[in-house]
Amino acid sequence: MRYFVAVAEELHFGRAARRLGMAQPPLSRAIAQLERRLGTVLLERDSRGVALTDAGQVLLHEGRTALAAVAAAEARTRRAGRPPGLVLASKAGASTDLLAVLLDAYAAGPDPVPVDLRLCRVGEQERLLRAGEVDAALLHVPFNSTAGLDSEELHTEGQVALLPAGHPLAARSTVRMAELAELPGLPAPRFPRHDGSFPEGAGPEIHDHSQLGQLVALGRTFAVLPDSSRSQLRPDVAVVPVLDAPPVTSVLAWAPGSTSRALAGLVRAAIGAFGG
Amino acid sequence: MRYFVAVAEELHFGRAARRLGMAQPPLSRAIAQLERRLGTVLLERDSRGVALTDAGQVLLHEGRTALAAVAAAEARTRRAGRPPGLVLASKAGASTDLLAVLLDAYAAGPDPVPVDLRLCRVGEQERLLRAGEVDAALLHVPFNSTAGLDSEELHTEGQVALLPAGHPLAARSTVRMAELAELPGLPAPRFPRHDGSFPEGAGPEIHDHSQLGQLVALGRTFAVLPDSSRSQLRPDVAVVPVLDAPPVTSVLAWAPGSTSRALAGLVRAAIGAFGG
DNA sequence: GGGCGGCGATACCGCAGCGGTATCACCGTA
DNA sequence: TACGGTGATACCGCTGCGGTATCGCCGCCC
Repeated sequence: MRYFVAVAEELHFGRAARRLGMAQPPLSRAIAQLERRLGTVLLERDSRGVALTDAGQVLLHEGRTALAAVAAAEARTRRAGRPPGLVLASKAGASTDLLAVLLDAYAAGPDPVPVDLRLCRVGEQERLLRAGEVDAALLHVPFNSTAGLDSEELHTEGQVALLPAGHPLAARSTVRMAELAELPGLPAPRFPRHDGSFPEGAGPEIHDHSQLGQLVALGRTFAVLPDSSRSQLRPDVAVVPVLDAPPVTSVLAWAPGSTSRALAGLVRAAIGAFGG
Repeated sequence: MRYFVAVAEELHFGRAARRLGMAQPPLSRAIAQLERRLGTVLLERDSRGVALTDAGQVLLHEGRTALAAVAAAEARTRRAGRPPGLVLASKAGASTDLLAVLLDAYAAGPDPVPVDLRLCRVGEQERLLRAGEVDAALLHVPFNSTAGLDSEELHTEGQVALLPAGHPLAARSTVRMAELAELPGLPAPRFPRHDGSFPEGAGPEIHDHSQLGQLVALGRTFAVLPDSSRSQLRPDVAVVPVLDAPPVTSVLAWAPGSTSRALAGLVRAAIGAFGG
């Protein structure tokens, strides 16, 4: 299964084998065996590389999910072994107020356990949660997806544009997405995809919040962020509400079906504090 | 992993080994090896059997999830290989009208594919969906859980009590749950749990809807069911609204993160038909 | 109290199956 | 036509899994 995902990602037996630390022939055999077992052709072998069939597409997706589930099972079990305590992931430099309210509400509840806070780079919280490295995470829909997770909505807000102080649009009282789309000399920032890679484009690659603020201040890019991010803004960045940006919902998310008493307490605190 | 789940369920190495079709010693070794790999004790071995540690509890749950994910990956891939078409699971004898509306809406949409209907015994739809045997299922919250699934709410309704025609409560205009709780000589029916087993109790084990109706008519049990089930009632069964029963929501559920175009069409049809 | 039965752990063995090297068959290109 | 690069095949060696036999431990019951 790991083998198939590697081949499907590389679309090349040789490279996939190298990535897996093995030789190419046993990999070919393993894939052929998998295809026999499933009774389906997964890969179209052209003499110049490999392409995925429809069934291969499905197995790539489902296989990633399954591998993640196995890895998560191991990680969660390891953590269940050692000292009690919750690990909560949150994006560094965002939702600070929200987090404070949540943690206070939990600490005030019945028998709280220590909460270890894990501040993440952009988009990393979701990965950590799905990998079972943390018990819960603060996610931001629609930037993150809650598909396959349990979640509780905490707060919804509009978005604002962050612009360099001297920019022509910076003096406006509101802007629209279309006006921001193709600003001359001010390319849109590029955020990491779920797999950690970045889309192609002219703008800078963004890893965390403070870096983004700095790049805006330097006139290298702009940003569209939730309203609450204005609370920790540098003075040399202008803020303009964006009328037609999709609203952003902050949610507390956790692995579905958890039986942890401590996690249940955190969720209850969240529901209580944000009037679920 | 399969090994551990078997042992954790049986709480007995010998029985677990028999269930797995292998001998006991290699099973013991495999579990010990798993514990070494995870660096955690999973089982307390008493000389008279086995008990789960906290970490073992977690791994039992997570392991089931992971095994289900692997099995689902295989099943979905197998189905992706062969002829296009959706498989939709629904509880036999329930939500007939809902189903008709949904299927009509889908068939009227853009490029529909054939929909294969799989009518299930009580509680089986959820299992089939999670196992990847079907593309989507009609579930009934709170009887089913949508944890770890994507879903779209279709319809919410109250519940009614089904009582034998001559029963003292049958003439009432409404009843309350507490009044139904301990009726002398009329035990509550027992529905299967997620794993297919039944709770202990005096009432009959229920496998499907028509069986339940028959048992009520015969004065052997009563039932609390969604309002819509009155549409296919036998005349010898009395219906009384239950004031404080939790409302039941019918939802269309599917595996999260699916990329199937056909499934997306079905979901869109559902949203359109039920004003999502 | 001693023998017995049932539990999981350990010792040892045999072989299936996985991964390695060498090589082939195919195809596009120079 | 020769060459480089692809995945498939042939064959081999060894690791590791599962099997049988046995042990050590504990509770039970005559």
